[in-house]
Amino acid sequence: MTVIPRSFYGCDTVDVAKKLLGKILVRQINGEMISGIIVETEAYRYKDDEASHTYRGMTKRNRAMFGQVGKAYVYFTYGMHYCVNAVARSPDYEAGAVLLRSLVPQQGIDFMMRQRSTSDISNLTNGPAKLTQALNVTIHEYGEDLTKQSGLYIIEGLKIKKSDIVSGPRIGIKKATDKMWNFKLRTDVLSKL
DNA sequence: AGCGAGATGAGCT
DNA sequence: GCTCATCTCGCTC
Repeated sequence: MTVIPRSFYGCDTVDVAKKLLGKILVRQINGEMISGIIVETEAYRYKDDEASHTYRGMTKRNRAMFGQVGKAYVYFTYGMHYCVNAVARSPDYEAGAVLLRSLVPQQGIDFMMRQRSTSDISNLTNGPAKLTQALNVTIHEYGEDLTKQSGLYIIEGLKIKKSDIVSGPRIGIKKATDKMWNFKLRTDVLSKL
């Protein structure tokens, strides 16, 4: 089990979004491990990306996206949901992050079921706000270092071929829909997990 | 299985 | 005030 190093997050946000597919998000709570394979991501960049939280510059909320790469950017939305991003950008950009949209549960499935109040495994972590609820990730995890084995981190997982990745427009946004910055594993690859 | 609405609050104009 | 990187439930087909 190898934790992904910080250098991994220092490349272009869009590339990191693709490369995060197949990696494993790990949550450690009171010694218990809860984890899942990352199977869907989205890239959000800077002033060239109208849909990004950083499009209009730095605020108290989005400051993590300008900070050190490899850390968590967590935000609260729709009055009740949290979403997690991994801060990632090339040195050419001042801000950027990758939204984690979907996981395939690995460890701690009973914990996830309790968090989500359902025993339906396919409905545990198949959405950005579902996975944070399942892993109990909230604003407390804002700025967590994903490159250190702490409460929330990302480790090596599956080897993914480029041909196994499908890209499309990002979900749930009305701006910059021409950018094909949503990435997920092909469904036939998914079904073998 | 697909659609519409409601939940519910922070951030921005 | 209105928008929002969402989810769930209930109603209809």
